[in-house]
Amino acid sequence: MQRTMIRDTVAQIGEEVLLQGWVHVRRDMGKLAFLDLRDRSGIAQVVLVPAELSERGKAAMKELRPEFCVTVTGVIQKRGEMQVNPNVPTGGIEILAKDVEILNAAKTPPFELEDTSGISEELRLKYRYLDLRSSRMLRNLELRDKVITFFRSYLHARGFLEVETPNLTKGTPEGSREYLVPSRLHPGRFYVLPQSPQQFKQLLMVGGIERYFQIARCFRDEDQRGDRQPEFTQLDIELSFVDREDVLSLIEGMMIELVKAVTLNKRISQVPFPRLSYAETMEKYGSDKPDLRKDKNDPDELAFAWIVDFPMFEKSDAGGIQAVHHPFTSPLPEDRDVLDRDPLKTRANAYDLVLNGYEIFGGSIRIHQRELQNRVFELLGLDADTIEERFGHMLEAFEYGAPPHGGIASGLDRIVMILANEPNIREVIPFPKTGDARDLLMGAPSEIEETRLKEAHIQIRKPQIANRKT
RNA sequence: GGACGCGUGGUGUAGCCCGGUUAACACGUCUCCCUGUCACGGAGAAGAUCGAGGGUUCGAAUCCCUUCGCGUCCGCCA
Repeated sequence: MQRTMIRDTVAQIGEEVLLQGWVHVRRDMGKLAFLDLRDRSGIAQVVLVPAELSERGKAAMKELRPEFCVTVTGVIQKRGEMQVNPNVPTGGIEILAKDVEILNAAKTPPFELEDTSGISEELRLKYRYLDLRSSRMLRNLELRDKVITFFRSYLHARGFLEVETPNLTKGTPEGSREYLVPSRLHPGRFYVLPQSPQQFKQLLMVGGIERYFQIARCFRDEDQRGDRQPEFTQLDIELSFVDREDVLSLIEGMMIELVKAVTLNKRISQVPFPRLSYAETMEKYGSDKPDLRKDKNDPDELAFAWIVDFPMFEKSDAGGIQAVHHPFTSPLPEDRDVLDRDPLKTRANAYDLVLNGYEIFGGSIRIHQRELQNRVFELLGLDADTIEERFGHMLEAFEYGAPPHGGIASGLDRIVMILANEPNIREVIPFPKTGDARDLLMGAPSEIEETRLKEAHIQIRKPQIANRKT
């Protein structure tokens, strides 16, 4: 017999069905017992009466405990009027079981799965596979799937090509700290994991792709926050032959449609999205990601705002200047002259989309000419050799008819977090890492056998043992 | 790297400020009873050296010090 999903049981009254899933709750009345059977599609009540049950079913009736994995066969019947439960979608029916097969018993879970809101996150992460059975995690993963599906179809409908870029790539010391990957074939050399596909997507523009997007995993070896993980997902977008307005209107339209497509109760507080210059928002709100909700406690209010005209550079700790966004960002066309006169006063053609106090998109119109790109590298204090070694490939690419281009990238996890009303992005990531970047389920990072280290040409400097106090 | 907060049966908490006999409550677990429950109900039981180490004290979950673990924020995140 083919398996019926629990969601579909309401449409099959009177039919004999085979259901598979987990015991959600067991209510034992003695000679009669009820089972709430759960699968990914929902929960339905199974009635166990010895007179109706096979010998195997009778035995199972005694043994069943929460989270046992079972197959139930039985007949779907309409409940009597007094027995209807209006609080559940399947509350009008129940399955009178003929047979129950225990596919796998379950130990008592280390925490109750019904409501995990009060359970320590450490425990939930260690047993993430159980945590994922909770309605909260299922709901969040379903929302995440909807958001990704929406972005894909929205962009495909507008001529974008989804392209994958490498995860083993070349490091640049500017910007965030990168994860290193040793090379077995090239002793002493390393790949790094990308902190963003930035250079590749620009090279795709040089390559004539014109409209690119990617659901891209990015890696940053920095300290964690509630809205930051060592690996996270970006919706990464780049377009050729565009100016700032083109990018902003694309994203604004997409986000408005996203909210309509995947949420029920959310309202956008202002359309078109308000725009603030960096100078304005810093003066008014003291932040470049202000929470513009009228009521900061209203989870259903979505206050989008564009922040534009970021400064191009800022002073670095070392005394020089560094890029606020990244070194491929172009200056505002009207500030092109300022770049040479007073770099720190130059405004970048960069933009962020903020939502309820979180930066959810950040992007810019890029430099596409060798001369200007080289000038920016010089301003950042790089000498000719360093520029050539680190970015020669970009400069050379720009010499082959690189089109004007620009783009944007989102923190996809943050968007899902906000739409799911979750307090941090770990709740919308199936297997997140802890604040100190560990995976409690798998036990990463872990030590590596000597033979494998040798193969990777790695020698460990033994961590110094802390001096004992005498 | 820094600041702050939290560690009490399997889970979540109370007790700590103001030290005092068997550390309390809820959920879960186990046994028994129950044919209409749906967070089923009823009766009973087991389960905690109060994160760890040290100190003060006649006496420490409670006060002090150290340490470990976890979280939030700052730094950091081109």
